[in-house]
Amino acid sequence: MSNQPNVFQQFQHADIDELADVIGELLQNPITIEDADHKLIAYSSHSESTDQARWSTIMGRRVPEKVLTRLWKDGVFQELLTKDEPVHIPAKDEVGLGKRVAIAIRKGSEVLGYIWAIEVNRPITEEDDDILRQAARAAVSRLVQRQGKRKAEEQRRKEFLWELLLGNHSSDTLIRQKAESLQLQLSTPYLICIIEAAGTRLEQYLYPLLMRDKLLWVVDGNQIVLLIGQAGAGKQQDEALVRKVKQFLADSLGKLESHVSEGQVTAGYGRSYKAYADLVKSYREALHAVKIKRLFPQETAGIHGYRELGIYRYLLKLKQWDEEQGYENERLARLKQYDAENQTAMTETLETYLDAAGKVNITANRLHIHINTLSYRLKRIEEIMQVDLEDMNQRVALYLELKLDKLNSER
Amino acid sequence: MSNQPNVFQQFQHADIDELADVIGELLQNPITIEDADHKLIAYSSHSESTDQARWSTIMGRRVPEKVLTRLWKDGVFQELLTKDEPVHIPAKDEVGLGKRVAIAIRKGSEVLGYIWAIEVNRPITEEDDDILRQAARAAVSRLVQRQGKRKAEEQRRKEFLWELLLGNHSSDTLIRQKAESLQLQLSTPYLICIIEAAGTRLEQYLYPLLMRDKLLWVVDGNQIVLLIGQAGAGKQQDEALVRKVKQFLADSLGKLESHVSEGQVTAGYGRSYKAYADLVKSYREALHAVKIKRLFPQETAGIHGYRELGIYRYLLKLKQWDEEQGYENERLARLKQYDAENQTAMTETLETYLDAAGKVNITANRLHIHINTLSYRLKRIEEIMQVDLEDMNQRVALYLELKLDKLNSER
DNA sequence: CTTTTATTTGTGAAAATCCACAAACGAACT
DNA sequence: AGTTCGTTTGTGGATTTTCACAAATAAAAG
Repeated sequence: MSNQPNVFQQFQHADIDELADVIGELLQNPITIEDADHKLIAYSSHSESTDQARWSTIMGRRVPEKVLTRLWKDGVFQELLTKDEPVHIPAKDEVGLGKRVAIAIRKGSEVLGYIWAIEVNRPITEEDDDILRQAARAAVSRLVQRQGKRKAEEQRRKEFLWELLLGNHSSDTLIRQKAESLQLQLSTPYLICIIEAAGTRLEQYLYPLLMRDKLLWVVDGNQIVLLIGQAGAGKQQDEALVRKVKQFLADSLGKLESHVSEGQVTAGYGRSYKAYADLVKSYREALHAVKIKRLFPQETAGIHGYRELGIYRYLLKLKQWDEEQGYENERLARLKQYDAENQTAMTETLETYLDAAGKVNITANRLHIHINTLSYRLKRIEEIMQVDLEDMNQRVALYLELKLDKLNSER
Repeated sequence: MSNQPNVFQQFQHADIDELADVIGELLQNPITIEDADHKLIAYSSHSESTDQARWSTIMGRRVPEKVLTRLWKDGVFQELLTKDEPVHIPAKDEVGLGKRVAIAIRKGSEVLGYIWAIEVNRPITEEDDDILRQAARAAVSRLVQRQGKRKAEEQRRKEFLWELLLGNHSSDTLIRQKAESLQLQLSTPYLICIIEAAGTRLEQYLYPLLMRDKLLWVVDGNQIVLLIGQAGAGKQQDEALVRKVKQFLADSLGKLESHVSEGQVTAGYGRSYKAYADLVKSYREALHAVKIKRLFPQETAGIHGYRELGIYRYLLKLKQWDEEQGYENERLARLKQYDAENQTAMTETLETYLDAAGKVNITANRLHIHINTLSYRLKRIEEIMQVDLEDMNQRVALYLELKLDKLNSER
């Protein structure tokens, strides 16, 4: 990194537009400066030469959507957000993007915006990189103030999300108005997704993803709560939304994998809804899913959606109901007592058998026992518990009872 | 039946003891008169000749237990309770019972007591039968007054049972005292059993059985509610009790079968408890069992105990929980819609398959389809519903959902 | 009318299941 | 030590399941 006196020292009191011009002069190329949300802040006054992307950006006061998605897809932003260096980007003619160099403007670890230099008049060399580094540092102070406003707005958005999550709102139209005033365009249907990890500041790892999808999110303890929406037509909306969430989770968990020890991250999401007022439900469902996934990590591996929880959706309620009426299961107690008295593993055998949906060889393989041993044990289990494993009602009841028992004893 | 002037006309104002003596004189044999509960009311003063059973009855002021059970077992009481005729009973030496004749004393259809004539001095002929018939009629007025007292006591017992059922009581000791004051010997553990039949006065058919087992019972609408206890030692008590209840139900339902159209009778019983205060629970459980059995007659055929309900124990609660949080099952809805649109029977196929615990040939047989048709349908079902039938969690969830759906749609 | 599509049924072969019977093993008891 | 009992593993054969592929059928679509 360069230790030479900053070229921009003399322009200490120049405003951000002047800064853009100065950089432009130094690099002899057009410059654009954007904030973290890709809104245009300043641009150099090179009128002569530019490309389609820059032109659209200046006209729309914001980087066009398709350019952004392309850059996200190509990993440019990921690089910008993680590296402190200028990033050289080849031309992407399909989106009207000429060859250029970009650098993130950052204060500490936080990204405030970006400086873009289009290589149209002359190529940008390694010395120019150093100029860009200095320019990025020089731009910080100018962006901080603006950042203040952004922070406040961000804050208000997060407060709005909390309102939605907790259901402290009156009518759907009021919510819609407030969303508009915050310049939020929530697309139906939407749902709440929660990612949880103990002892990590999740948002720092997920930040690029959150920015990419422009999600509304809040942090609550060790959870990060996200609102995910999906615009679309017809009846495939829900499916599209679920696909989007699954994709997001795959990306997120993939990203977190390297940072957090495995099994420490839990994620779940609620059902999708079309009315704002129903986000409370989606939030509760997401919380439920996460809770269950914490209690049954193996059993619910690969499941994240509330809808897909299957019996686990009911389990806590069933436990509560059993406790309320003081129901104790003496069938299962008998089997466990038998295990304790004879150092056998009937309970484990039964659970494995049921988990394998009654397939004997799968069960035998999982338990590393001979198939006849399994058959013997199952016969014994039927005797001890006085049940008929061929009867689906009893089989299902046993399955539920075993999972309920896990809930009671292990945790 | 005899129309000749009643022999007992002249003894119209004689008391019941004198009546016994008069009958004894006429038949030249010892006579005992008992009430419906087999308590001794009067006996003729033939001191000379008698048998062991009569001697014990007079000494204990009640017919000995083992004699009663023997007579119940041999169907003597069943005959006495249903017929208006004298019943000739052969000697049963094992219980010290000599040959004798008995007749029920009845007012309308209600049995007030019995007259017993022991055949010890001379055999009892058909003319004697007529005397007994007249004697039974003559005894009615004497027993009516006593019957009034009995009724009142019965009433108080029934009130007591209602108290137990509804839980309007303070302490266990208070209940115990009250039970003793009512001369009830409730043996632990006990449970509540309910038999229900639409449009029938159940108690009239079950009366003999209720008397046999000396049960405490009340009628509530079209239900008869029974308290069944079982004295015994050690840990086999519960099992003995359950066996007793099952026996009782088998007898009862067998008896009712001929009178009530099949499927109209529903019976269920709660768990067994040791504390009086818990009878409330047992009652609620019995009610629950009956309710479920009414909703799922086929599925719960052969099940009567609350414990054995399996998943059906949870079903109403699950339905409630689903309704509370407005959960609708679109997986199942999709399948049902498919059936509606294509006139197929996927839902039925799925349910049969799950009921058969995943056995394909049982399923195919029940549905009268080729096994490959079944396999094809199952594959389609997996596609339509987007489920993996090999996954036990999903399988069980589907099973529950199907049963829940039955609850919602059919009833 | 032909063509397509969804569904049912048939055939055959490999794999899995079920069942009865027997041998081997270790722990507990006499 | 021998015996008993509960448990595990092995063998063999009848039955069931699974899967792929093909033919027949009927209804819907072109």
